[in-house]
Amino acid sequence: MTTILLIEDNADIRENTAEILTMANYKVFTAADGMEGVHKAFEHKPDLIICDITMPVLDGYGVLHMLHKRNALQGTPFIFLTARAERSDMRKGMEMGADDFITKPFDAMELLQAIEIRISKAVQVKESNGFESLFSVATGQLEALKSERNTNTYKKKQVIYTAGNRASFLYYVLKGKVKTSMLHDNGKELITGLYNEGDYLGYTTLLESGVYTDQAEAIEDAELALIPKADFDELINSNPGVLKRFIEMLAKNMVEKEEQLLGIAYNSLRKKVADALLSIHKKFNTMSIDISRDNLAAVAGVAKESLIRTLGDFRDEKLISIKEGDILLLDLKKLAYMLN
Amino acid sequence: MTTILLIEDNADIRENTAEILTMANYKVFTAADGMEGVHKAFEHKPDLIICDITMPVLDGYGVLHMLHKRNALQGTPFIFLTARAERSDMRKGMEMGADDFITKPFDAMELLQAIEIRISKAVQVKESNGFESLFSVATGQLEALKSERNTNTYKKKQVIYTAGNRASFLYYVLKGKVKTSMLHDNGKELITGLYNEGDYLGYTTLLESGVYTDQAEAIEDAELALIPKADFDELINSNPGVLKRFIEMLAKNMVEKEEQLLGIAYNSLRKKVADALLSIHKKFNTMSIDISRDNLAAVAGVAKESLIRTLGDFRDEKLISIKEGDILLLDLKKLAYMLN
DNA sequence: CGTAAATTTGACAGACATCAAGTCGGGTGG
DNA sequence: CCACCCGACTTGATGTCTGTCAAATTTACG
Repeated sequence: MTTILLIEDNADIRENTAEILTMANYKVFTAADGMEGVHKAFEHKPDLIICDITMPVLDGYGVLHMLHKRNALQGTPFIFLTARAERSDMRKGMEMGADDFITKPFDAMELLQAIEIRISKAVQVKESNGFESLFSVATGQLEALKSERNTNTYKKKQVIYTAGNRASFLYYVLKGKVKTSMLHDNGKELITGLYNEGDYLGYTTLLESGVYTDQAEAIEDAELALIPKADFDELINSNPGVLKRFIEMLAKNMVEKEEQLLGIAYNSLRKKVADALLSIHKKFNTMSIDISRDNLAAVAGVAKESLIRTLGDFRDEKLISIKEGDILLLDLKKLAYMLN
Repeated sequence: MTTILLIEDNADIRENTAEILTMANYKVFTAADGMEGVHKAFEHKPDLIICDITMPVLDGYGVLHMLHKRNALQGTPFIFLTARAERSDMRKGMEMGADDFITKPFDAMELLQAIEIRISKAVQVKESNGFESLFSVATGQLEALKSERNTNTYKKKQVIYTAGNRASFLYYVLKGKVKTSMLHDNGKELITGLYNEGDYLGYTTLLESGVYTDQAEAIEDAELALIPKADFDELINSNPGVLKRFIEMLAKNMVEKEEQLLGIAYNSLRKKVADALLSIHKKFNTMSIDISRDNLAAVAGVAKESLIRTLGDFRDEKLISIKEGDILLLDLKKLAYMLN
C-alpha cells in the first residue's frame, strides 16, 4: 500500500486532505509542523511527501532541505502546497528539488492526479535507472547492443564532438563529467548542458537535424559508451517505450533551458552566479563544487572576472566557503532566495 | 526521379560532386555561379538545392535570399557547402533559412546522407501539413477527435493559460498569433515562443510535469482548437508516428532555444534586436512586422526604451523602415550579419 | 624548480537600464 | 462632431552595473 506523509500546520486543511487521501486508498501519516514532519519522514519512510510551504518554526523549504541532507529520502517525490500560484516561490522550490506544486485551494481530483503522476514517475525511475535498464525495455536487442558498443575514454578538456559535424553516435556517460557548450562569435562560451554518470547526451541532434550546433567536451576524465546512430534509430523505431523516455528527457531539458533563458536575460550578476552554483549542485548532487572558473563563468553566462568577484562577495557573506579553489555551499536557502 | 541543383564555382568540385550524385541516381543540374544558379532554380524547380557559400558576384547567401523572395521555392531543401566548419557562418545561414551544412572536404557518404535526410523531411512536411494530416496518421481516431474537439476564441491580450496551472489541453492554433512567455521576479517578461496558424502549443508541459511554468497569451485575435489531455495521451500511446512528430518538434525547439540562449547571454543590444526581428520574420514569414514594442522587447530580452532607440538607429541606417508602427525589413542580409 | 596556466585583484569606461517627461493616436462619451 | 483621456510610443538625462584590459599572485605540472 502506498504511504503518504502530509505536513500541514492548518488543522482543517490537514484533516480534510488526509480524509481525501485515505478514501483514495492511501495510507496517510500527518504532521502538524515542519519538525514533526521531518521526524515522521525518517520514521515511516513514506512513498510520497506533501508539504505546506508557509509553516511556523521550520517551513517547507527547510523540511525539503533536511530531507535532502540524508540520502535515504532523496528519491521520494516531494510535493509542495502553496497558498497562491506565487511564481517565484515555485521556481525556488523547484530549484531546491521539489517535484510538483499544488496551489490552495485545490480540489480532490487535482490532488490525486498530481500524486498519481509522481508515484508513477518514481516507480519508473526505480525501474529504469541508467543504461542497462533503459535498454532492457528492448530486451531482445540489448545483448546485441552491448556486444557491439564500444566505449571511449576522454581526458579532461578533450573534445567529444564539435559544431558542424554530423552526429553519428548517441553517447552515454559511464564515468566522469561532460559539458556541452556553444561558442559565441566573440569567442565566449556558454555551457548549455552538464552531464554526469548515467546521463545520455547527443540525442537532441540525433532526433533533429543530424548536424551538431553545439560542442561537447570532457570537464574531467571521462568514459563514454558510443551507441551507433543506426542502432539508436532502430531502437526508437521498434520500441515506443524507449522513444517515450527520450521525449521525457527532452521535455524536461526544455523546461530547464527556458528557466535558464529567463535568468540569463534579466538576472543580475549576483543572481546569475547563485543560480549557476545551484544548478551545478543539483546536477552533481554535491555541496562541494570543483569546477574551473572559466567553466563556472560559462554556465552563468558572465565574465570570468565578474564571477570571481561575486564568489568573493558570497564568501564574505558566508554563503559559500572556498578552499583550494573548491567551492563549498553553506547556505542553499539564501542562495536560492537571492534577490536581484 | 529526384532532381538536384548544384551551384558551385569550382569546376573540379562541381563535376566531381555531380558525378557522385548522378551515380546515386539523382538527376543533376549544375550552375557555375550564383546568378546562373538562381535562373536554373526557377527554370527546373529542383527537389533540392546544394549551394556553395563563397562565390564571386552572387554568393550563397544571396542565392538563398533571391530564392526566398519568390514563394515557389520556399519549401525546397537548401544545403550549403562551406569550406571550413566556420561556426558563425553556420548560424547565419541557418537563420536565413538554410536546412543543412556540409563542410568541404566531404565524402560521398556524408553528402548522400544529408541529401536523403532533407528529401525525406521535405516529403514529410508536404504530407503532414497541419492539424488534419497530423492526426490523419491515426485515421481511426481522427473523426472522433474532430467531433469532440471544441474551439475557443481569444481576443488580443487574452490569457490562454498561466504558470502554476495543471495542463489539461493540447492547443492548436487555427487562426491568429499566440505568444508563450515567462515572467521574471522584477516584472519583466521574456517571450519564449511565438505561434502562428498551424502550430501546436502546450505539448512540452503535457509531455513533462503537467504543470505550466510559462504562460500563453494571444497577441492578436486568435482561434484555438483544444484537444483534451486524455485524447492526446491516448493518441501518442497508440500511435508512435504522432509521438515521433512531437519529438521532432521538441528537438527543433530545443536547438532554437539554445541559440536564443547564446544570443541573450552575449549579444550586444543591436544584435539582440536584429535577431529578434529576424526570428519574427522567419516565424511569421513576412517582411512587415506588426508587433507591439513591449512584445518585441520581450522577444529580444531588452528594455523597451532601448529597443525603440535601436529601431531608430536601424531606420537611419536603412536596414528597416517604420510606417505607423509597422516595421518593414529592408536589408535582411545586413541584419543577419550585424556584428556586435 | 622553472615555466605555463589558472586565479585573483585593480582601474576604468561604456553600454544599457531606469526614471521622467512628453507626443501621438484612437476610442469614447457627451 | 469635438473634447477628453488613456494607452502606446518616443525622446532625454542620468547613473550604475558589469565587461575589459592589465598586472600581480597563486597553483599546477613536467
